[in-house]
Amino acid sequence: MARRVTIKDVAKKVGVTATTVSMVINNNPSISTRTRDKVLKAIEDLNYYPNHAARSLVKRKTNTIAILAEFFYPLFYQQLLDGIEHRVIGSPYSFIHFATLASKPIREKIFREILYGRVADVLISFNRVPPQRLLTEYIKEKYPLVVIEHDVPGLNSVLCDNFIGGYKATEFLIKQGRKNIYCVSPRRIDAAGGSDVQIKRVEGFKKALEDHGMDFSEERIIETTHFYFEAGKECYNSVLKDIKGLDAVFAAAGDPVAIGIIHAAQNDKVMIPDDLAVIGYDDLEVAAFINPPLTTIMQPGKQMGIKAVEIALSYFDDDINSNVHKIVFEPELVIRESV
Amino acid sequence: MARRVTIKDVAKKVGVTATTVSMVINNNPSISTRTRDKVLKAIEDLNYYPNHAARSLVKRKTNTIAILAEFFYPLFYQQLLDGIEHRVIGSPYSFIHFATLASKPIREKIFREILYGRVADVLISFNRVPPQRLLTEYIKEKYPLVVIEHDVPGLNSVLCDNFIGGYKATEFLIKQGRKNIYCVSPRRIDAAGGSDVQIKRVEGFKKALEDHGMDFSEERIIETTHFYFEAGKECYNSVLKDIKGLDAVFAAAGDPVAIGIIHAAQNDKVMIPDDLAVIGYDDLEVAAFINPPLTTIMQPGKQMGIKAVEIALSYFDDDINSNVHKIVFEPELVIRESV
DNA sequence: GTGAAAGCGCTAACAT
DNA sequence: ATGTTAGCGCTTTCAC
Repeated sequence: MARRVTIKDVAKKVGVTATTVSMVINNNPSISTRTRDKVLKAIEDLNYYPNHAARSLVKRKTNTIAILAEFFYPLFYQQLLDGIEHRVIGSPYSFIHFATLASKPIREKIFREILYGRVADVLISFNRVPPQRLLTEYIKEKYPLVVIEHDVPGLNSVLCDNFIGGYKATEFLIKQGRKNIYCVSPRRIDAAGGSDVQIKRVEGFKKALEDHGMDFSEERIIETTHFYFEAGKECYNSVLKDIKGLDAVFAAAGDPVAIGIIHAAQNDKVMIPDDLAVIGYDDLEVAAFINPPLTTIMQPGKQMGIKAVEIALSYFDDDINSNVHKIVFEPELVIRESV
Repeated sequence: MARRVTIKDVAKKVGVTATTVSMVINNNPSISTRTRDKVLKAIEDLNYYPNHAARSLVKRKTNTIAILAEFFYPLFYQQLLDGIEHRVIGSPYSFIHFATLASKPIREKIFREILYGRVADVLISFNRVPPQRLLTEYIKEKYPLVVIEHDVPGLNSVLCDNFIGGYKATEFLIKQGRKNIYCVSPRRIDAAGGSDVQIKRVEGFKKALEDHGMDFSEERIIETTHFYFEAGKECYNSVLKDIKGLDAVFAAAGDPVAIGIIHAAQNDKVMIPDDLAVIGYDDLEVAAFINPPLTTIMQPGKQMGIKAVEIALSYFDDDINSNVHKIVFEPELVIRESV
């Protein structure tokens, strides 16, 4: 990296000292207007920009927000990211992404690096928390951590109630007269990372069934290995298609899986929703554009992202921010034509 | 931020000097195995992690890659990001995202910040280049810049030939016997940012028409304002539906727009592909799962992301990397059932 | 209102 | 094989 213009260059050009320039940059009021103007002009002329590392070093503050996720391409995460981006712009913060790629060692390494390496001032994590020992350290060090989609006592979290979502989806199916309802969901997510999202949705499913006097058994939960379109297709072809009397599916795994199921069912000459009702989860943009349009449970992803940033930023506004924030959004049923 | 354990703490604990610890961290071979082991153990015990800012400051290297895009949620960008993430993991680099939110001043500010503020060692930009004056500075300063999806002489770029893509799409439509083909594309992207992606695709469209002796006129290009599903729907409802004799559409604007068009057309009792053939662009994951499955032009997004990172990293392997890299992938026709 | 001096945590010569 | 010294670019007392 070539040498760049530093604060000293600016100082020399104006005929003041680095301190003065620094004060101007930091809006210190005890600088005369005359000097301030000259300094500002020199900064402009020389294309001076403060060195981020040097600043972080002395201020012990990086002005960056870390975002951690296993992967960033799940479509629901786009909505989260969208909210985050919009909220961060205009503030002096930028953000740095860490994809842990579903690897436990990588995840642990990243959680350590963030905590101890001072890469960022605060961490927003998508559905993942540090392993227990590290988590204790986070708490002990009072490192600002906000977790989206995962509820851990003592941690800031931004949630959308998955139990209610599962309940609403199932109840709607029941009220539409469906009698033989199955739920598609990953059964057990990577225990180490710990996700209770799916579990809660399934609990809502179960409760709704019971509340309406309908039979529930574990077999009603069909397992998928992942969350993408392909999983829905595989799921239909390998198990759903052979269930006799099946008339409804709640894709707790999300809209892409629901869409995959619909796709496979239609290929199988099954009419949606007449023969089979399908309800998704998330209300992704695409949900409204398939045929038939997908009935689903909406989570306010963008709002959730915004809220996460706001909690994060609140740590810098007042230093004495010690309360734990827990924001819970309510999922909404979006009725279209697949049920 | 609380004080953390520093290199000195480690040194003191072991009874050596900071230099020694530093050498261990940096794998300097001239350290005795005995000392190395003791230092490593102390690092472990104390949970020491090098301060990123301090390191960047002295090494003049941040070990971070900046990624810039207007927004990160276009679905094709997910594929790019996926490739980037996978390629970066395992290297000592992390990456920082800058969303410019379609704002010219924000974009310029970010381009300046990256160049002068030393936030990152290299910039991978999605389809955007700095304004002319700044671009000159980038080149003058030899700041490593790789641009995806935008071909600018003298800059590293990773491309997928949009002219060929447009040509292939159109030619396929023609060979399937379509006679009255329209192209849907944003006509003029933000001139300041400068995107020629769409323009090239449209040129391919035009050339294919001409090569096959078919009439081309500007009216055959239908303008959209954005790239999402909704745009396709609007486009169909406001103009496509009234075009008499229309039998094919090339959605140069991308798969989501194609899907939006199909959705709206189906609502209008138009049969796809019998009455209307629709071909998309990108081959997003969802393309295979709509009904009918979408015929489209595939761009190897993940590969493109990987390649971009590799070019970026090459700047660190050899310092004397002065040649400009220009990688051009070839788009492929993916035949499904919408044509 | 501005400057001098010290130091943030680390690394890179240069010694020894 | 390890320690001494200086310095990366900036901010922050504390003087004046």
